[in-house]
Amino acid sequence: MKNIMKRTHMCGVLTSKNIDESVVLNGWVQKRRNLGGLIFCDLRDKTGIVQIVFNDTIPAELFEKADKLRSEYVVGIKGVVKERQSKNIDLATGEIEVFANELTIYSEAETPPIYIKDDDEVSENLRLKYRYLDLRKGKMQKNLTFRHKIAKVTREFFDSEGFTEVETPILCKPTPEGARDYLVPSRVNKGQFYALPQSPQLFKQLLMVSGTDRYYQIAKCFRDEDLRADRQPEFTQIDLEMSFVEVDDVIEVQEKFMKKLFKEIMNTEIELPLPRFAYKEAMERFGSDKPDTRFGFELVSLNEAVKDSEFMVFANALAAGGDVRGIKIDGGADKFSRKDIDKLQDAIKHFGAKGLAWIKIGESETASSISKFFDTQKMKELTDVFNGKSGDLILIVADKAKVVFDSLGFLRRNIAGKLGLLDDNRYELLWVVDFPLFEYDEETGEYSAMHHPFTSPRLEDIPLLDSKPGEVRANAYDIVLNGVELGGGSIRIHDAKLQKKMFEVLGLSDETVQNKFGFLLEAFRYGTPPHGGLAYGLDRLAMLLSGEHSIREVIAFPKNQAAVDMVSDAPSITSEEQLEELGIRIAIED
RNA sequence: GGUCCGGUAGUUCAGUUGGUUAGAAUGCCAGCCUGUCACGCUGGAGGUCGUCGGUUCGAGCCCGAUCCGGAUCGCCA
Repeated sequence: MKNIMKRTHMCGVLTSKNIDESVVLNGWVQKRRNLGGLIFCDLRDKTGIVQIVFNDTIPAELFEKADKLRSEYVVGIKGVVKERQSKNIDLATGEIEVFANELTIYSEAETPPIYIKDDDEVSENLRLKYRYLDLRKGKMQKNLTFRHKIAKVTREFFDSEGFTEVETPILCKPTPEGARDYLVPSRVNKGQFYALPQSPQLFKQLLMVSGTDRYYQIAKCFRDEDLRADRQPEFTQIDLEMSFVEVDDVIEVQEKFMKKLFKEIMNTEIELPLPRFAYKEAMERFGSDKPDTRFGFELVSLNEAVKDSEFMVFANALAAGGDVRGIKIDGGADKFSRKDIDKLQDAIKHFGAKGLAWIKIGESETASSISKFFDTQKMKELTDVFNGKSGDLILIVADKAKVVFDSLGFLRRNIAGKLGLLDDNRYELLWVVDFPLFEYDEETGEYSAMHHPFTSPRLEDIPLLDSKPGEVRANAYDIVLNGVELGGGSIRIHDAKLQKKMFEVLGLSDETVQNKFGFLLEAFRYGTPPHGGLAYGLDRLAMLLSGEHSIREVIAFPKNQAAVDMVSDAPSITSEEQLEELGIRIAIED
């Protein structure tokens, strides 16, 4: 153990203003370059890198010590800031360097398995296993700070709007619907389990009953589902709830929040109000309930244009109550070969599409996979629906509405990506409103809540609850940024009778309801304010605003695709003693 | 649970039809070098080709199984 040299500056902040000052720096050796009688050492901390010089003006002993430096050694250096003879324009501190006159090696380092360099393309596996090294990268430190700033602005904003941050329990009651719960065994009550919260939903509603009026929380949430680039089993929400509000009231506060956030974090002005799309419109124009409006390629219905077509694929789709829709890729005819289109067709088979019809509009003649079924005149009628011009590519899918929307929605975004139209520096924020209250499950023939069972239907649609539940619209809203769902919420049901009706339509027995939500319904009997709220995915927000493409980049210690923490190797088996104490016996076959 | 891609030196990768001792770059080690900043020059060490089995005179390469990683569909109220 060595005495710590008391730091006077961080590495990355030194500038020509510090010239001739004596400074003490602590940090990691990024790189040592020994030129013989002269040693350069790049010293790094979370603020950046500065060049240290050891030359023949220092004692030989110190010079020899400097020669022993290797990458990632942790050192303290005392020296004098001098103007550089040859400046380095790539380095923030490139105008100056520090001539060392004292060096303490706090700890040596083995050769690291990954390099500490922003542009180092190392496997995700190694990055996660050696996360503490990965996090030394300037970019990762920047991302952590960036996320911290978002949280800070969030707290400032909601505080200024009269919200109170309240912590809600992590050990909760398992939920009957929604994602799978992470279960936690109880030792005191053997054979019983807590669940980790998928969100603080029920507690924030109880807080409204409690008169908290406006609540928010930066809350950890847990869902035991498969992972994606934008999905982790534990993630963070900016969760909030307000009393005595309608949809517009919630939206108004959120737009103010977005404006402040973009101003303070991105130095960008956002135009308010944000555009709003009804769910139906979003689906019909963009094939998605989270449309990316940074580019065109909007969906066009061909139902009218092909209604008399003899082409069986189209005729059958329409006869079955489905849709024929297409998108036009301006100037896409040359950019997509037959092979490319085949690949696109394969890709949409995931969504249940059986085929992909295409039309390439040419100067004189138009090529198409369906030219056999459409003569020149009819083909012209088709392309006219799109306002197609020479050089355009049209892609058409005919199937059930869901398949058509999913396929074209995917193609839109996929092709925009291929054509480089997804500009990370543009921010298209919008609301999607008027979601259906229920989702119909074809397999079970049952309705389930699209959002959650406490979501209020729109008042004028309440009469449809019994007759046409599929047409009931919800007082629910999602906020979408560049095609990613940033957050979502709803006005809740505060009327016990209506809530009971909802559970009926959802096919939840009185027993289940009583067992799972009885406490909430009971609470509602003692005076419940009308209320509603919303929750943002903080990880996604940080990802999008920092220009990253995976939330792993803005989470300090994320899990890999198998939900394993590669650093600590959790989850793992546990001792017999521990299981015994919990009254648990493992019975896994195979 | 399904589909696709990948696993070769510390790292990123190449490796022909199956054929001698498995290569490159970078990193690492040693020597030389006073203005480098991807320092340079010279030399050196470094490999269970994910694992197991099969085919073959012979397997990094072919076949089967399996493990691991990533993308994606299902799933994510």
